[in-house]
Amino acid sequence: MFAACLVKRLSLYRRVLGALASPEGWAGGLGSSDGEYVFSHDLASLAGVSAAQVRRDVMTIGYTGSPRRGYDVAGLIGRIGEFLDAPGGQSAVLVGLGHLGKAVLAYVGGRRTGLRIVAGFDVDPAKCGRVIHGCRCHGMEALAEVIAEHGANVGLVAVPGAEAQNVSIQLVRAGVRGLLNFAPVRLQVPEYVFVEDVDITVSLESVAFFARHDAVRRQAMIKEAVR
Amino acid sequence: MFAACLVKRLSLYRRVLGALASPEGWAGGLGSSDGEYVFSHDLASLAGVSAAQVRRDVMTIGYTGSPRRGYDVAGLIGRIGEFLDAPGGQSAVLVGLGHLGKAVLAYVGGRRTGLRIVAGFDVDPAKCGRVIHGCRCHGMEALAEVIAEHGANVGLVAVPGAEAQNVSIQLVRAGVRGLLNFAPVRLQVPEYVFVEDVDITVSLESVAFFARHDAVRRQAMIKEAVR
DNA sequence: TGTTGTGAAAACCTTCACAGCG
DNA sequence: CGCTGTGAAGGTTTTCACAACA
Repeated sequence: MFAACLVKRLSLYRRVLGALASPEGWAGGLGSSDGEYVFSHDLASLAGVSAAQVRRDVMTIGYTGSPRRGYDVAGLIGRIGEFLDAPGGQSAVLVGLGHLGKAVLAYVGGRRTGLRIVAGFDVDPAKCGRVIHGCRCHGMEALAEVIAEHGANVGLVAVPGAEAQNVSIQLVRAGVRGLLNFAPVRLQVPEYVFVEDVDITVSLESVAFFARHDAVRRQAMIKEAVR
Repeated sequence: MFAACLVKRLSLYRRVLGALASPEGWAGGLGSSDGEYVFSHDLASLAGVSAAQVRRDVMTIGYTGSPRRGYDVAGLIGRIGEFLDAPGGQSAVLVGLGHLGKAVLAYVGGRRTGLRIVAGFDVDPAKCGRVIHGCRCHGMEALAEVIAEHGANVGLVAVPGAEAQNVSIQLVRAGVRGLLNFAPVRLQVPEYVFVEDVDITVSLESVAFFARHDAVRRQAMIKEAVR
């Protein structure tokens, strides 16, 4: 089994490499990359990991660079795509078109990675029939039909916590096998369904903790330097 | 140093325990908890981790249960609070009041954990002076002043990727020591600043990958069962 | 009996360090 | 020379398994 964090790093590498490759996104600020080739330590610093980690990850997906020039940017993007993406593309649906749902559509809408959000759903009839950020919106009653029609196997849950469990059951019943859950609840689903939680409250409390903790560590370091 | 994932699990445990303790949030569905006491395996299943993990975490923060009854819910909530929360409370500010920013305010607004989002900021003058979800909104020019006034040391970055780096520098300069970053960019900040990335694109691609991958694994398991 | 608390083991992930190469 | 590829080492996190206990 491939670890979840490897997959996430690869996804991140690809985005960073894409910015390197496209001229407009890249003002030539960092390291020795010219947009054609990149060294492990440059990619590492852009992705916020160590160079050894990058080399190990590249090795894991079976790509090879050259000691002289580093990695071929386009080639590595391609290899990551082969590893990450479904050969024939993949479809996702989004349930919940509140602020969060719209924000997600705006984020993901512009991307080109073989993964598309093909439909949105909401209990609010006022949102049905509209097209938001290029995504057609339906009432909840159309869920199973639309999912089957598109063969979507990924679902994004952006509804209030009280409804999340119920929504996730409907999604799984309709054929979804991966859930990205924004609700502050752990979903109880069959073990063949993969769930990733984006838990803002938890993340925020964690940041708050380490904002203080790192301050403590800084003072400890200062003390140690004085001694 | 305490690991980031321990902190996140504790934050999650606290939320789950809070739901257990409050009668309205708890219909008595799971396990043997009566709302007063909880066993490690019940808490584990609600939090989606193993019972051994729960016991280890509880041990790490120096709390003790009883073999007969399990953990005292209120007591454990209290102990987690001592561990996670700043003694005098902690203040955070949010930059970027688009859909995502508003969604975050709605999520976090209702919570009571010694951590408050005390102010919001946006470049759009139309949003200045308003109060959204109980949070006063200002123009970017007031950033340093408002942060100093509240002694905020946590910042949430919910602006487009192109502005995130610039915003994070302003926040750090104003005294922020922890950043929760929603922009699809790795922030370059001094090492005494803690950064947590909530990277929706990366999370989504990861879910898509494992939605397929688990399907493969399921078939492999079926094959093995047949053999 | 069924639970907690915990040393020990296992599993996992990251880094080190250096051979090999252009 | 400085880079990649990688075996080996190191570190961290999770689980096992069982003593102690009510």
